[in-house]
Amino acid sequence: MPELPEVETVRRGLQPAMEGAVFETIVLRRADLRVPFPARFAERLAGRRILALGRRAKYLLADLDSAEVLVMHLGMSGSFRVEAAPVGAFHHPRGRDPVHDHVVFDLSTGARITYNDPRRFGLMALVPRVGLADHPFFAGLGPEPLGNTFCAELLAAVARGRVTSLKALLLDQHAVAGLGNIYVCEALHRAGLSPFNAAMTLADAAGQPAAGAARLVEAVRQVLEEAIAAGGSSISDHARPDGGLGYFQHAFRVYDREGQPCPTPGCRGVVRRVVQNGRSTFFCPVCQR
DNA sequence: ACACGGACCTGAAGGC
DNA sequence: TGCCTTCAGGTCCGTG
Repeated sequence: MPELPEVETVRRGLQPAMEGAVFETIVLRRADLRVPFPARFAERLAGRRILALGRRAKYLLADLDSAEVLVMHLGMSGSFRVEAAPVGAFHHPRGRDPVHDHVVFDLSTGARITYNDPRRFGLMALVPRVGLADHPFFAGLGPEPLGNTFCAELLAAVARGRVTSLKALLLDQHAVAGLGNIYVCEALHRAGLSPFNAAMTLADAAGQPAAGAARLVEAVRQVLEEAIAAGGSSISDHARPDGGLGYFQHAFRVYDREGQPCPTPGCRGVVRRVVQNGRSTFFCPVCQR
C-alpha cells in the first residue's frame, strides 16, 4: 500500500477511532515485524490515552498520555482495519488473511483496530515524545512535501553535486520525505523530466534552482494532493481502515502503464518500463527530457 | 559522504 | 494441475 498519500489516508481513517480513546487490550500474535516489538509493549500501551494521531513522512505517530509516542510504519504490505464493537468471531473483509493479523488493539470505545501485514516490513516502536525529531527514524528525513518549507531552493540544495539520478534522489527520504516508487514516477512525468537526468541538473552552477526544480516541486505537491483527495491508490489491496478502496490508481499517467500511449496532450510517446536501482521506472521517453 | 546491490518476507501472476 | 520464476507501494546494511 503505502506511500505518503496512502499513509495519510490511513491516518484519516484511524483518527476518529483512536483520538481520545484509551488502549484497553493489546494482543500481539508474534514477537516481531521488521524489528521486534518494544519490550513490554502491551503493558506500556494499556491504559494510555491517545491524544492525537499524526504523520511524519510514511510514519504514523500516536501521541500518548504517557509521554511516549507509538510510532507505526506500514512497510510494503501493512494495513489497518477498524471495526466497531466486535461481535463474536473476527470478521475478515475479503482478501484478508487472518494469519497476518499481527496486532489487535481493543479501545475503551469498543472499537477494535487490527494491523495486518503479510510481508512484515512494517514496524511499531515506542519513542519518548521529547526528542522525537532526533530519533534515528526522523533525524535525517527531508522536508514534508506538502509543508511550507519544501521549495525549489531546498530541492536544488540537496541535489547539488549529486551524480545519482533524479529518480533515486526523489526516492531518497533524506531529500524529501514520503515519496515512493509510484509518486516519483508520476511526479517526474508531470514535471516533464527524465528519471535518468542527474540530480545535480536541478541546480545551476551557483546552486540556484534550475527551471525544472520549480516544476518538480509543483508536480510533487499536485500529485500528492490529488492522490490524498482520491483516498490514495489501491493496487491489489485495500488502502483504508474502513475497508474502502482508494481510486487514484485510475489516474496514474505512467505507473504500471507500460506500452500505453503517453497521456500528455499532443505527445505521441509510449510509456516504457525500465529497471533503475532495482526498481521499476515508468516514463515517457518523448516528453520527459 | 555517496551510490549501489542485496537482504528482509509473503503472495500473486505468468510461463511451461 | 503443479512448479518455477518474477515482481510488488519500503527501508536498512554492507560494500566500494
